[in-house]
Amino acid sequence: MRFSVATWNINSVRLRFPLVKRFLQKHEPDVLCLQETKCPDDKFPRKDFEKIGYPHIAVYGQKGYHGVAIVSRHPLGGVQRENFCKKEDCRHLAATFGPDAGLKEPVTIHNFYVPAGGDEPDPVINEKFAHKLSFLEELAEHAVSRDARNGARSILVGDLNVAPLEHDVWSHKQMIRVVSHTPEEVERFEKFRESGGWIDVMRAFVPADRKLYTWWSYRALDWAESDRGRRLDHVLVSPALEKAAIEMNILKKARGWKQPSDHVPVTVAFEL
DNA sequence: ATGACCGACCATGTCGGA
Repeated sequence: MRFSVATWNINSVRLRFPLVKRFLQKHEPDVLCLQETKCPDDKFPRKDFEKIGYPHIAVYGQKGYHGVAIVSRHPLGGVQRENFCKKEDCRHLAATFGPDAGLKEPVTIHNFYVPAGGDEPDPVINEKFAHKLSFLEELAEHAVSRDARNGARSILVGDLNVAPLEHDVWSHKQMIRVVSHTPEEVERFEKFRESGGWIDVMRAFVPADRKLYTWWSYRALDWAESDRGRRLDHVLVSPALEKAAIEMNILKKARGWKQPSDHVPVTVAFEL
């Protein structure tokens, strides 16, 4: 069946529920993975999602910062919340979709929010950057990647906070020492990707020599005019799902909605 | 100067985002 998965760093799910509703009602993905929900689990707006046809929900949130959630039209099971770098800071959530979701073979969706890494790209003086590098290193060694390499049917999405390719940023030259595009991060991102055999689905639809962004800074006077974006949000699949993706969409215009997130939704449709 | 910002919180500044 056709099964679509969207990912969106929403930067407060409570504040921006109206935008999420607008997106879900128009595009109707089967599953939406959210990051930066900034919402404790008991405050997650479950009823609002139920009302618009997304009653199957898994959350891993906390007060104020970070937080991830998976909302679905179909039943989900096998919910996992992995912690990295010995922190319980709500950066991973997984769920498995099987026969009761209409899938013959089960698929596990992993939703990640990788640390941003602060300003200074030096792990010695900036512990946030050190945390980010450690997180990516741990991800490469983690069962999530090992299982993918060993034949699991896995989809990994989220705000990975790394723009790995030259044309994932508006200027490779001007971004080379800016956190999100430094060689240190890109190298660890690549090691992680290779460790799981993860396939970059977005780039299977848009060649690497074309600019591709999912995030535009709030600070720009006119985000669309300057168009200085980065591709921080990703959809990766394990080798078992290499040929499953049939369509990909980046909803750039969501950046122009009223009181927007600085990230836009990315949706991939699969034949599963 | 890419950037004149944005959200949560026991708020009226501070932290985190990227």
